[in-house]
Amino acid sequence: MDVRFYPTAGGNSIAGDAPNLDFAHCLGYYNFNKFQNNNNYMNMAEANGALLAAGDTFHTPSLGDEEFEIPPITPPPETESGLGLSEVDSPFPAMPEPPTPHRGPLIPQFPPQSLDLPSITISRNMMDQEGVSVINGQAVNVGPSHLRQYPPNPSMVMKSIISMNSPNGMISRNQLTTINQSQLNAQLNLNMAGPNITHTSPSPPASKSATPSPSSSINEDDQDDGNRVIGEKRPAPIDPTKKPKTPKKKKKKDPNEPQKPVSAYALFFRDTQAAIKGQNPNATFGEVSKIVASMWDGLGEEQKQVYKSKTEAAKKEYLKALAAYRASLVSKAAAESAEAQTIRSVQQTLASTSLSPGLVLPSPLNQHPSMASASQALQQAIPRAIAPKPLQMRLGGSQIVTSVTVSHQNMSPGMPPQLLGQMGAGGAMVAGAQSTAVSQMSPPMQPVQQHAMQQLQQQQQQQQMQQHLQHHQMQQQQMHHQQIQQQMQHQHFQHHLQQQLQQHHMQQQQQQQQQQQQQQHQQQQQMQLQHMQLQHQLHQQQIQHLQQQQQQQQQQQQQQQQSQCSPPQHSPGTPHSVGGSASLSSPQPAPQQQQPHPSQIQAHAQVLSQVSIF
DNA sequence: CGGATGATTGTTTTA
DNA sequence: TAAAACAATCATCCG
Repeated sequence: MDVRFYPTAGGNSIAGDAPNLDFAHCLGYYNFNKFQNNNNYMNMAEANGALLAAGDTFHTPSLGDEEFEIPPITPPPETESGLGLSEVDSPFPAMPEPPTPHRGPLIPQFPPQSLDLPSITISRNMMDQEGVSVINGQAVNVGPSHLRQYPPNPSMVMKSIISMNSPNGMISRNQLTTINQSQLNAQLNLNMAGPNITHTSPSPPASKSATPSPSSSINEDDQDDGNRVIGEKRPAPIDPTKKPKTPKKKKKKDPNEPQKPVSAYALFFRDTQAAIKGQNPNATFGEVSKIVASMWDGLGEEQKQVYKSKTEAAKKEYLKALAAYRASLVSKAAAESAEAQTIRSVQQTLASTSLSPGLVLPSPLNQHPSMASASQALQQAIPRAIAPKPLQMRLGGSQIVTSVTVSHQNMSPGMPPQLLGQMGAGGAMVAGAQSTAVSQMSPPMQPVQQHAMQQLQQQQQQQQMQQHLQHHQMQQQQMHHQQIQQQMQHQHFQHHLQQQLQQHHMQQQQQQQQQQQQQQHQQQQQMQLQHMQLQHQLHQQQIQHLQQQQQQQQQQQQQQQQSQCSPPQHSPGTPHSVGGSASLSSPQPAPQQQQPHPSQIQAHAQVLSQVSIF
């Protein structure tokens, strides 16, 4: 069961994170700190601007309420006018003004003005600046024979990889780590297949191949590389500029051995990486490492001191635990060896007295067949347990006392109490010499007495073992208690961090809602404008229509006048005018034209009603 | 002072 | 399936 004090980045992932990772900017930031002489990507002003604009803050469990700011991986988007995140939202008190170190004054200067995570995009311009975006591999400025022959600046390789495999510069992290490297390998392999193979057997690390064949030829290595191209992600770490990595010799550790205290930087890394991964879920370990390193560089001495003091405290605890552990180891080994030698001496004594060992040694330890070898192994382990020098010097006191006590206790079984009392405090004898002393000092005893002595010895040994066991258990309990305390501290921090993230989420949601509201408002305004325009058009149409009607009316009036001027064909007063009224209906359309047609009126009314709706 | 080692986490490979 | 390797970086230790 893997119980982690520090959750993985998945638990801290932020929904609003940009899926892309601006590796170029990330490295640009890093290079600004690390490769100032070799920085082609970001000048000082850009770096400062980027860093000043998009800082972020988080807390660390190790520092309690200490506040740090995550350097941005990307500069803020240029058009972020609408996202007016207020610095009011930062729930944390202002960081104590950190002393700005000469090397990294950037990070502490970040105003915690925004928790908004910068969107991450790959700037193609920055990649093109490298001049390595040639795809066909010929001009690629990567090691010609092996993937791991990186140029001194690793970012160049990554950028070249990005450029080679992504013409538009937008590529996902997964592609970067799998497909593109495969393609790169393939391309490099193609190059290697050429006539000028300068590849000279990069001798894979010994740890890789359990049976390194010295006769392995270049072809085999090439085949090996060819096989790697297919699926293996991890090529052999060969870098011509560096020494080949010495094969790591993993030494088996005793699980009971106290763990070394982590360094201040490791603590900082542990605290920081989660936040960085939260901001950039796709960031690789290398990228995170670079960011953490740059942040560590920019960390104020006071905050570093906090970590260092923590490390110091952990170191003290470690030294204590280690002292106890070694003491227990030494006492255990001494007890075992003393027991074995006592048994041997007793056997010798028995042999001298011609007695059967089985008669006088009913000890189960003695009956165990592996007793002799175990004791030998323990004897061999003693120097190792005592060996380490500086630590031994520091904790010498307690350890010596312990071993002396053990020797004293081991000495007691072989001799009567009065004899033991005569020895007194001068009994700082090594256990090896003790048994001989026992055999020499002990007078020939009767078998019954010897049996009683053996039983006494066993009882004392058992007591001793129980004491050691209790001591060990107490140590473990103490360590467990400390672990629980640390766990609680970290849980507190995690809770704090989660709250922070939730606040961040809420802020983002509020921003989105505000944006939506703004958009809706704008849409409404636009629609109102359109409707006003429509109304205007309708008015104009109505005016035009009325004008036309007036014109027609005028024309009709003119026609009527003309017709009145002409001799009347019918007398208007004739009673037949009723029948003639039908024929005289010509003026009748005029009043109809003076007023709009009912259908037209209805259409206008509909349009106006629609307009009024808005 | 410089090299070796170990620590950090997550993914991949190997036994 | 567990363990090891690996990535970049720094601190620590030791010769």
